[in-house]
Amino acid sequence: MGSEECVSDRNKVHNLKVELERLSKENEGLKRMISAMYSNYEILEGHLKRKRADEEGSIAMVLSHDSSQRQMTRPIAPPTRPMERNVFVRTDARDAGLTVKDGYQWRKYGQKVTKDNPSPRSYFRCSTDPSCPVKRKVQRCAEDESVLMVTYEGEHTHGLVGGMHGCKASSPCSVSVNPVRPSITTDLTLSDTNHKTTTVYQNFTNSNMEEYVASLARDPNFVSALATSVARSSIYHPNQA
DNA sequence: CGACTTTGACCCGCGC
DNA sequence: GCGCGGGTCAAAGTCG
Repeated sequence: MGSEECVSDRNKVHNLKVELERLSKENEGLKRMISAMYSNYEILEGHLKRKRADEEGSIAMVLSHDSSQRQMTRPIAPPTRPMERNVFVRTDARDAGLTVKDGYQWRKYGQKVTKDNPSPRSYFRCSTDPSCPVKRKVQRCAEDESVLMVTYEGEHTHGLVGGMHGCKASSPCSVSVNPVRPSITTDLTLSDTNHKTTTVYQNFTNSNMEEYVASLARDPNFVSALATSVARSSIYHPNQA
């Protein structure tokens, strides 16, 4: 019996070593991804600063040339086609509801089972302001039922009801990179004041990525949250890399 | 009682 | 023209 226990213990130790190695490798990968994200952010910020400086310079030139043509210097309006973007929200798979708290009030006006997904798709309109044209569709991912796919159409004509996702200076949003998703995806883990977290995956097409990053860089809340998150990150140690 | 959800019916665009 | 599928409407039900 004694020798059997010894063999069993050795197996346990071996398994733990294998697990430790696996986690170490995973941690290395995450370190590299955060490092890459941080440097990408700095590059994008540089691009943005240069672009802004260029734009301000050209507008100033036109204005000084002929003040009667000010209308012409306005940026060309984007296409009127309603903007559509996807957001992936991680929820508890046991939670059957399709409720996604994003700071706005939504009124459900329909539900439909679609061909490509057994989970029903719910249709919502913004009820914060009846004239607001924004709509959203919420459906569980066919591959992972713990993930809700939210499709937003249009833009709000009003502000938020509450704060931004409940994020406050005392509990900043943490930003991490999802190693699983193959496309251009950012994974934002947002903590509210009750220490509940919602993981939000933002999916981008190549065309709107730049625009979205620019809007994030303009948002001082996001910049400070990102800085705090990077500073807090226990796995990012540039000196050790 | 008002706001919201549920759900079946209806509408409309698209492919064949 | 027809059928299919996604999106919307609206009446009934539910909840606080």
